[in-house]
Amino acid sequence: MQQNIREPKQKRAIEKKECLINAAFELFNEKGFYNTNSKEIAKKAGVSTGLFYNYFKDKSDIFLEILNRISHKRYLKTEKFLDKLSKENDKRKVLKSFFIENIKLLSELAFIYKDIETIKKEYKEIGKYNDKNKQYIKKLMMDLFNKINSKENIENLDIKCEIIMTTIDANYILISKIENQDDKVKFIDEIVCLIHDYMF
Amino acid sequence: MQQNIREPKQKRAIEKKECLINAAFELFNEKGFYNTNSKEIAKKAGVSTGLFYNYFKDKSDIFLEILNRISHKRYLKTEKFLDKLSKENDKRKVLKSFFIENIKLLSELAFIYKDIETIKKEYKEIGKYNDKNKQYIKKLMMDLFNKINSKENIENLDIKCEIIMTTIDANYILISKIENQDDKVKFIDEIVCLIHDYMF
Amino acid sequence: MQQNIREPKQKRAIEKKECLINAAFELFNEKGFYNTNSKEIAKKAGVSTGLFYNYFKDKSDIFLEILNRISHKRYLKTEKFLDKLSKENDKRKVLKSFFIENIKLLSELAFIYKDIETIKKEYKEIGKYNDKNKQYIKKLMMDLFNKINSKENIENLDIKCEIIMTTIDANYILISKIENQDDKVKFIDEIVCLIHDYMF
Amino acid sequence: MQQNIREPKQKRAIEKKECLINAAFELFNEKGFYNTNSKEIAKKAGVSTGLFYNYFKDKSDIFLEILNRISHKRYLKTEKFLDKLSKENDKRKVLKSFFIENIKLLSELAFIYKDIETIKKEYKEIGKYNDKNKQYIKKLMMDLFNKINSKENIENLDIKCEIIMTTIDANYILISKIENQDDKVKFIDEIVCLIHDYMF
DNA sequence: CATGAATGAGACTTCATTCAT
DNA sequence: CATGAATGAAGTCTCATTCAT
Repeated sequence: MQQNIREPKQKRAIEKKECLINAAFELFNEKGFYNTNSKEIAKKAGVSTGLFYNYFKDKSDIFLEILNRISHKRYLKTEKFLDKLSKENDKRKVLKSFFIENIKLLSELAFIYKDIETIKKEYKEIGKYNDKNKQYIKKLMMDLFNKINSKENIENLDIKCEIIMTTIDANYILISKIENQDDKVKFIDEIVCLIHDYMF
Repeated sequence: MQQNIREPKQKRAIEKKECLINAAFELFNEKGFYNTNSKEIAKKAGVSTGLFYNYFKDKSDIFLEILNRISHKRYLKTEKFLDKLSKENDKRKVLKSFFIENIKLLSELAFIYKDIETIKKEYKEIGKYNDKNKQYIKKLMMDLFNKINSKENIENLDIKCEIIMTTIDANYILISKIENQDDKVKFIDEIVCLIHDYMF
Repeated sequence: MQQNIREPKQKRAIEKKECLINAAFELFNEKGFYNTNSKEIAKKAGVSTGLFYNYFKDKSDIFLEILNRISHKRYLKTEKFLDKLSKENDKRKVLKSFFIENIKLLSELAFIYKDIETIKKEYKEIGKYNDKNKQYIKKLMMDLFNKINSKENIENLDIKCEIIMTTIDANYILISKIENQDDKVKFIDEIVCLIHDYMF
Repeated sequence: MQQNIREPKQKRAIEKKECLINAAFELFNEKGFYNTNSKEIAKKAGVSTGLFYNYFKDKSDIFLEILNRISHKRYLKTEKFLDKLSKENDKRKVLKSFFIENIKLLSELAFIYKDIETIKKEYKEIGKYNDKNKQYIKKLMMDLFNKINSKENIENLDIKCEIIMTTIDANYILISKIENQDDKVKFIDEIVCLIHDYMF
């Protein structure tokens, strides 16, 4: 029988699902998707292996759940920025803080960029979902740039946004590995500079 | 008993080792390190499973071998550029072609960037090796920039090079997925533009 | 602690037990004993999984309950026939309708014949119970034949009855799969004919 | 990767595949398909669990292999009878020995009739295969009857053959359980009698 | 009585690696 | 050198059953 994935109703149950998600998140981050197994996730979450499969179809399913949550956060943050932008005069300052925020946010996505290209090959669902997310964020980003440079049409804006996203994402992994706080700040400044120079 | 890894001496044997490396390369690229198994590699190479372990200690070992070869190519190419640079006046033109070449070369490294962050956690050897490579390439790149802007000292050159490398690497995966040839060219142009603007 | 199996006393509770039995019956019939799980039965019955174990010791226990009910029906039907037989002159006509009735009744037992041979190996209880049932029905059937052919002693009557029972049981599965109503009737006629010819 | 099921080439390997099939056959017969697991089969065959999956896709695959072999035997035997029939005058004697032979042969199929109805629901492949077999055997049987009663057209021959097959199959399980040899002979006689009377 | 979350043993399956030939 | 059959540990997943609420 195709076991239904239940949506926990009791409070304690919801907490356990959260524990599983948190445990999975940490382990994926630490050791990668392919070096983490469901038993391990359950153990770290303090629940039994079986419970894992009460809440998630398989390992890719909990991955998707995490991806989903982080993406949602990213949407919200990006939308908030767009709003702020329309009320603020110094567009570039806003843009800069937008980049900074994004880089920070991406710390939570680092592990995904370790494995997602491979996972996508195995689980088409995740590939589709991830692409959809990306398109949506890109759309928001394009709106942002259009608002700033409202009069002139930016050439290749689509490609530019794609590249910016890729570049931001990739560089986070770099930044996340830097221990020294001063170096971290320098890196972030440089990346903001890179993107800013590129766009204007 | 720890089976010794032999270095094939006969011509036919050397060819078989090559076949294994090529097969592994294609499969890693296509499906990722973790979704490729040794039996599959041997099959694609047209040899027996056992032979795989005559030439490689384990799966990470053939990965390392591939990494090694590609890195070596990258060294050579970078060194050749440095040489060309010292004989050419239009430094920026050279730089541009350097970027283009690099992006092309990275097509061969795409698969590595899919999995290496995770593999590094599992096989420390590979992590160290990869970091060493990266440092070496960065060193070459720094020399390059120093030659061009010989008079003025570029601030944060170390960080800049790190970021450029990361950015190039990340964007290749993007480019490698584009089917349409015109779009591909546009993307490459944009990335060269991004890096060029950033550096000068 | 061995949870005691309660006999439900309240009306609503009795209904729930009925729902479980009906659900189990349908699922066993549809997918077989080994491909049906207790959670599924509870879900189809519209009750919780836990309740299942309030009323039944384990999965074999609900199977036994179903077996019991159907067997009981079969007893009653057979006994009624014996009674009718003693008041009717055209014995063969009665016998024929007896066969027809039996074949119909067996529709409810089809699922049992799918799995019972295997279940018996695992749950000795059920094996014993089923054999006891069979003996009892056979006894009734033998009485029936003896009444009809009261004067002459039928040779191998025991074996004959055993074979008839087996044959009827097996052929029902066949009949139950036939969609076309006319074909169904033809099949039933043929089986009645087979058994009738055999006995007289 | 979809692991290819290899066809063993070395002699020793072929023997091991045979061992697995024999072990599976015995266990299925003894405890039924659903109470037998792959580890157990491997153990009884004296090989490792992994080897099971070198030769068979899953448990249903080895079941299919066994089904296939027995069906093949049945074809051969039935064809031989058809041949004998055309050269022999006392058709009924041949027919009788045909039934006897069939009943004997079916001893090897007993376990299949324990589980196949349920297995068919789970593995459509096996259902299709089994139905195809059945149709083929029925066809042979119909030819047989047509040869015997060449002049007159037997009414409902299709249905009759279906019923005979079902009846023979079902009764074997009965016969296979009888310990006493005399009783066994009596049972076989009775079943031959049942079928003979039915057909002529 | 009723719920459904939780358990964990055990089945299914894969695959890196070894080894007899 | 080369083969590919064989191994078995480890991962994936299911489900009968229990138990706190």
